Amino acid sequence: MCKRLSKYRKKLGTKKKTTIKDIANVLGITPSAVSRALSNHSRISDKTKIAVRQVAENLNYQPNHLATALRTGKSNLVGVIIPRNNSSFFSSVVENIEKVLNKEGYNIIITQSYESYEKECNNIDSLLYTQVDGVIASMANETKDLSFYEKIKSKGVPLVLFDRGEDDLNVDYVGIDDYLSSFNVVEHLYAQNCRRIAHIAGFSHTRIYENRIKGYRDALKKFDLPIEESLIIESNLSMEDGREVMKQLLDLPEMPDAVFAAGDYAALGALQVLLENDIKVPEEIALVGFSNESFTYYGKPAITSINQHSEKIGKLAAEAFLNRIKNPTKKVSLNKINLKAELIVRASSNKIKK
Amino acid sequence: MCKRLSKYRKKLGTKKKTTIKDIANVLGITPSAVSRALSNHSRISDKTKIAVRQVAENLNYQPNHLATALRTGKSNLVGVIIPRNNSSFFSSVVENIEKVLNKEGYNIIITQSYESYEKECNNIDSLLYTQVDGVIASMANETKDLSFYEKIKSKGVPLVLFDRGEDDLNVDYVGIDDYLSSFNVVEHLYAQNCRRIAHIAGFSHTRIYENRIKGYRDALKKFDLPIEESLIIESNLSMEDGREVMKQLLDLPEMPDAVFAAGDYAALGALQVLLENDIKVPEEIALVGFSNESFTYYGKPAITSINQHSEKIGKLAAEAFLNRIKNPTKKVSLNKINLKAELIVRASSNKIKK
DNA sequence: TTACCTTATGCAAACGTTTGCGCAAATTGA
DNA sequence: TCAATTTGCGCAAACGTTTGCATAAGGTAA
Repeated sequence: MCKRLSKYRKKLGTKKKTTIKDIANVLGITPSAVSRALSNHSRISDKTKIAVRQVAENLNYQPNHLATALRTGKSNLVGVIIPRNNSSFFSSVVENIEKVLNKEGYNIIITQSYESYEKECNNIDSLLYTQVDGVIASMANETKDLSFYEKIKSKGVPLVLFDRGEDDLNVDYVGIDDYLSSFNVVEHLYAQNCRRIAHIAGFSHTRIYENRIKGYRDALKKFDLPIEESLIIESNLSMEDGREVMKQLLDLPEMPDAVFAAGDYAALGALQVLLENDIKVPEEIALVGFSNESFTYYGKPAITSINQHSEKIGKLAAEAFLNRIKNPTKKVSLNKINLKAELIVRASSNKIKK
Repeated sequence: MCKRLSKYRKKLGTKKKTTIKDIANVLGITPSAVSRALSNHSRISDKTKIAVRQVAENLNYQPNHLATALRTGKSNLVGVIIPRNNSSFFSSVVENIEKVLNKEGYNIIITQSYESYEKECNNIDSLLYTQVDGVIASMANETKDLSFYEKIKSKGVPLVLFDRGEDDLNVDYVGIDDYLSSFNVVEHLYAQNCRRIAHIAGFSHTRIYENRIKGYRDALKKFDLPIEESLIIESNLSMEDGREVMKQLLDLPEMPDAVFAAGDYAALGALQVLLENDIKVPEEIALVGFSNESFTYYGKPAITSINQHSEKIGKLAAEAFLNRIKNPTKKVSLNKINLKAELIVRASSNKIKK
């Protein structure tokens, strides 16, 4: 046996990967025994198990995921699709998805759509190709056609959406109550004596942004404020968009006295333009963002925003996936979770100092 | 044939994935013919190719990566390890790695170490387990033991490091000239009449931070400025660290007149403390960061920083990997690339307005 | 007509695992 | 002591591809 080991030791030099067969050869047993020994099967003697583990260690054995997954039909991989990993919101969601899934033996594959529909489709294809056991996704702004998401479902791969989802897909969803959050923002601004509130909106074909617009409109109605279409401008919500839209708003015959942006980056862009024009925030124009990105509390003034509880969203999305996996047959009813978000008032909208 | 197709059509309902065998059965040919048809083999008739493609489409066929990769020994996956995906630097590097590799038919698997050595080791293990064709990595702050990286090399998997690398590993590397960049920062501050320059440093066991410290020291020497150890404080460079270190610096008997942080987040934390203490930036204390994070040009004052050319780093790192793959036998000499970074002067250090 | 070449496809092994079944040997029970 | 059970392992098939070799049909040249 020792001779055989030393023969295989040489292999280490050649950079060929060690397989279960190599271990079997060294010990003079079969690959099946080795496989069972490694997975701690009860019908393998302790003696053999110890020997196998030792040789495995010696030969620097690493199981081959491809073979295992192919044989068992389970890859233990979960695909995660996000628009872009440069916001603390998505970063934190992903971190928490990972935390929950790692515990259950899953690894995640993060892909980014960069808000592009085409890239998103490619991502879905490569995830399916990689044989992931599930997909957790937040849709790109561009995405309207849902056929690629249907494809995931049709393959029998569990799909969970978070933040940016679509009711039409009829899958598990985790997000916040966008309507209510938006409504609350307007309530808050009203309480600060703002009466002409503009909304830098996301594209209304995406449900969350549609809900934010609705919440905004309904709150205005509640306070009998007129709804002016020129004060509602849809965009991609990037910083650049925020700048552009803010300039547009300043060019109106009558300026707004508050701006509510459906995204923090847009709010930031707006803030820059306001400061550049020496407009006092919040005195002349109050400003509110959405997402509680870290920069909202760095700057001067700090920006009022909505905390979306990213940790919880990540955790719940991962758990939704796990539930699907654990009850593959049982027809679990759809899980639609809308967390209550939290308005965090900061200097940018705090006119009435307490 | 049409009957057979319709029989298989039913399969679509059952959510079982279509295989190459199914296509073969429908057409009454063998799997090998189908395989060749799909890969456009020259010895398959056009008639068959067209038929195969059509049936594949009909049955919603998707190749199984696991089987292909197992058979061919190539997974077409490249693992990317980064500390954390919440900085625009890493985000941009990854984006560019992806762009280059996608063109060559590779997909990437992004993993984050969250600056933890343990997590990083786990990531390496799962990447190797997944049988990636290569690894492109930037090391966690915590990492000192390189044995897990040695493991990658010992498996014959190409390894490329960027930004945070280690000479000891003897692998391809792409980064900037940290020494020179740091030197330039001090030169700039000296030109702004700063004579007591503090350095919020990264941990010196990481080469890039060591080089930044060296650059700082050597520049001080050049200008005959005294090197005061109490002005050099190592940390993790988080925003919190920046705050803490800045407080420490303000508590010194004699305050510095400039602070050079080896990371933008630390610079931001420092800036907050300075503003909270009503210290004028840059008049009383000038401030410089490192990495050119997006928030450096948002705030008031905007923070002077170093642009590390993340796009170029990503692109070059990916290309370094591709070179290794393309010349597996030929002993390519090591590629150590140190780009020249760019100092971007903003308000936080611009005392002498031009 | 014969020998040879091309074209289009089939056959079977292989990649590295896992796993149901089978079968000795060892152990247990009465 | 003998049957019954348990223990420890081997055999072989399977997962879905790819690929070297074989082969059969048709075409070409002399």
